[in-house]
Amino acid sequence: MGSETADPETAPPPGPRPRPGGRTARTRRQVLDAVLAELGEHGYDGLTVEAVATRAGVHRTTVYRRWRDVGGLLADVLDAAGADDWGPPDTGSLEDDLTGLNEEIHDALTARPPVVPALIAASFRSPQAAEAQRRLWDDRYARCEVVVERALARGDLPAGTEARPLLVAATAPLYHQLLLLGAAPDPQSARRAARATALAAAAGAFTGQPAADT
Amino acid sequence: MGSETADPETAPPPGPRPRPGGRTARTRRQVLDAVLAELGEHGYDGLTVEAVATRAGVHRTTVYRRWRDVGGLLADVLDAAGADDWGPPDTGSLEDDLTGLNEEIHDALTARPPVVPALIAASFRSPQAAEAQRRLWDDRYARCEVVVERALARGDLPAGTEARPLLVAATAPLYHQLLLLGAAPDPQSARRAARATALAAAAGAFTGQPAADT
Amino acid sequence: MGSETADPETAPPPGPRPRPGGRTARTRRQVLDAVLAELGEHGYDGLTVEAVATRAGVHRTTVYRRWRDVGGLLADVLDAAGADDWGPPDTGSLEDDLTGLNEEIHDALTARPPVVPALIAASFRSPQAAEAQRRLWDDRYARCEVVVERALARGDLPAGTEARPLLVAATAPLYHQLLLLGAAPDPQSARRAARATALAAAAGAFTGQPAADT
Amino acid sequence: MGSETADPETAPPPGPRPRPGGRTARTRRQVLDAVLAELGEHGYDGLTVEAVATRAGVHRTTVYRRWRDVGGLLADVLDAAGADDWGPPDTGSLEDDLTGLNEEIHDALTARPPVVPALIAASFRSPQAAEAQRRLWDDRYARCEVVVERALARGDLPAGTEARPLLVAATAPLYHQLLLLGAAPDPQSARRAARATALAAAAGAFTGQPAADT
DNA sequence: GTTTAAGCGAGACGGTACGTCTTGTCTTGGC
DNA sequence: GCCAAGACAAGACGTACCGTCTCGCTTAAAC
Repeated sequence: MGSETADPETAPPPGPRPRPGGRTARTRRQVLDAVLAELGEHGYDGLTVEAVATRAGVHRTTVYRRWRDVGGLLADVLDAAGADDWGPPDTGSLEDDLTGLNEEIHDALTARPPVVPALIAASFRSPQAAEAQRRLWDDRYARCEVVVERALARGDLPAGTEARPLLVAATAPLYHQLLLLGAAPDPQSARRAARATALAAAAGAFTGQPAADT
Repeated sequence: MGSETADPETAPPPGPRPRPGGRTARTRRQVLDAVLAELGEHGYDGLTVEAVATRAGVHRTTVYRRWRDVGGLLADVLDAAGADDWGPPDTGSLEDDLTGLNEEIHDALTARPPVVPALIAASFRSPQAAEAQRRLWDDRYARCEVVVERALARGDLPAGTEARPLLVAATAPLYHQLLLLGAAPDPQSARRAARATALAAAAGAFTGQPAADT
Repeated sequence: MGSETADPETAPPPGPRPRPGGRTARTRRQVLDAVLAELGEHGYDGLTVEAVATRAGVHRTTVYRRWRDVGGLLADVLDAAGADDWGPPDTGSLEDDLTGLNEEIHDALTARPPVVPALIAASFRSPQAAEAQRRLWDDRYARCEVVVERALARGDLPAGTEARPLLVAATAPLYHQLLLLGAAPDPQSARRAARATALAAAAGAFTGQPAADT
Repeated sequence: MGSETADPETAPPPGPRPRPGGRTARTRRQVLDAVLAELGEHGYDGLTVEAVATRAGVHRTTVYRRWRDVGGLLADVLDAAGADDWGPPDTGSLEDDLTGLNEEIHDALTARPPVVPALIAASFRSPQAAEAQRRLWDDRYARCEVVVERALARGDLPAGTEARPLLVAATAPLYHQLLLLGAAPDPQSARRAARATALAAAAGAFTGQPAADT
């Protein structure tokens, strides 16, 4: 869901005023790119500041000065990744929208090198990075709510259907399969999860009140 | 789903002939317990062999001798965790069975201290541990298939419904919410995911052939 | 022997044209004072340009611009310390003159905070500073030669007595005890070394020709 | 005065019982030798743990493990240097004994490479090393007191002559000239300081009671 | 009940990475 | 146009783990 590279200049990290143009910004981009490249090559556990700095053509201490530690580095990578103008597909059908969304997720999680899985795994290593990761997902899911709203507007879903649980139900199986269960990529899985969720939603599974146990 | 403590004697680790009774077995249990305790206290990244050994009242080299490295240690913990006689609930209703299952997952993922999440996260640190984790999940899902079979036998599901995708769809949202999205525990989420999946399954969402793209 | 603070304007450092009055001179004084204060507080090894600059209310780069490096800074401090009108006591007696001199040394080496010892130790850190330190001592000893000349004029010393070795013999024990041996301050040591040297000098120990090896 | 290399096995540093023979002892010797070699080549300020370890054929962390920091390393070097059976000359004459002593000092301070000056300078860098340096000097001066005792026994010195101030007075000029004043080596200086001190001592300069101001 | 060999305690070691601290240079923006 | 502010390169420091090795001691299994 969404890309991991984006316009980084829009989200200057900490500091008072980080010298908008010039070396500072260029260095940041180089380092963040190096993080992604290293993650892709060596995985979340082979990520060392030394290697990142070398690849970015920067000295190790520069990384520590700007990002304090690995967690800060990952957090900034994630923040930069979220700073784009991504939006969900708009096909006119809930199932197809969700399928398109799932296909993006599928592609991101199975792309070679596996940058996204490594990034997710790495985020467990620091509270700061985990926080950024959750911020990113929250933003992505928020942008996706329009998919449900459109379906509601079309009358394809019962009134009261809640977007967030629906979206989570639709996308969770992909993450679970590919990230945790280590299953082989399955092109059908994107549509299967989308259709199951669309069916359940049409049947009222995601309306706020469980209406008792019908 | 399932417990993380179990009868360890049933799965002697790699060694040639493990001296069934006595110090060896006792030491193993102490060390594995220490791993869980350390994971609970310090999280997946604060797991050090030194601390495990000290807590187990054993010398560091003993750990390395028996389990070779941290990955081996985690793998053995996971294998021991899977060596029990756990089985899914049997309530007579698919939705209720799935709800019960999800409640177990919910409890495991939100228990204090957070041993299970830490264990899952830690498993990313070594291929060997990741393999063991997947073995554990595969075993658990296999044991759960009976839930679907019973529903099929009762005629509650269309013929051709596949168990595995159904189970994954039912349980994935819990993992996704609690592990990846870091959402607050929500007692309703277990039933919501169960009902949505049951509804979708009843509508034929998990029959093998997608019946083309409608 | 001599003081460590003195009129600084008389010895413009390296710079091209030192702008006699105004900010330049004021800044120099602030920085040199800050060096002494830092030396007193943190000792010869805790002297950092950063701390000196901060204490002087000046930016770090200003220090580097004006003094190039720590060695230059120390050298300037020492040169400033030597730029005074100090002179040895004149009591009418060689032993008393030397005693007075030694008491000054004793006080300088045992004053709190220990600025002088720290300065001497710090001077080992750069050839430039070491050179300045030796320049300072050489100047001080040169000014002290008059003490010996007066004694010669009074006829208290044999003709041919050399001033420099006599002065070194008289003062060395103080430096040795307090700086190298770390002995506790001893008020008697000043006079003891002075008297021993005066006695030896009167006996002809510092005449140029050793009169062969008797 | 005395040598800086000595039998190191006689003074096992800290720890309970350092496995007397074998790798441990060999490693210690290699490292201490490397410290001296590095001091000789690069001076007190060019002494880095990395270089010492490399030269000793040992890993950097081993040095930190055993000696904690540079100060501990220097302290152990100094302790090892003091663990020999050195003794002062015995010529039958106070002046000649002191001259011989001073010649040893002169040689040590002017030897190439300048290991001893570097070691002394380096000792200023850590309280622990400074302490060891003073311990070493104290031991050396204690061993030298016999020189004065013999002169007293011969009747060459007035009763009540105190050994320590005499020895300090005799040796201090050498240290002062060569270490602090940076004077060029002067072969006569050893005898000059010795004779001056012997003359003063014979005249009663080092008897405890100053006998008022004669 | 004694061998006997595995398991274990103890700890030095090589090695990797971390994050910190200084030094001295270089760049940039503001006054 | 100077100069403050501060980013940067370079490199040493000391720490924390990891996993390997060697040495003896102890103890459980086998004879």
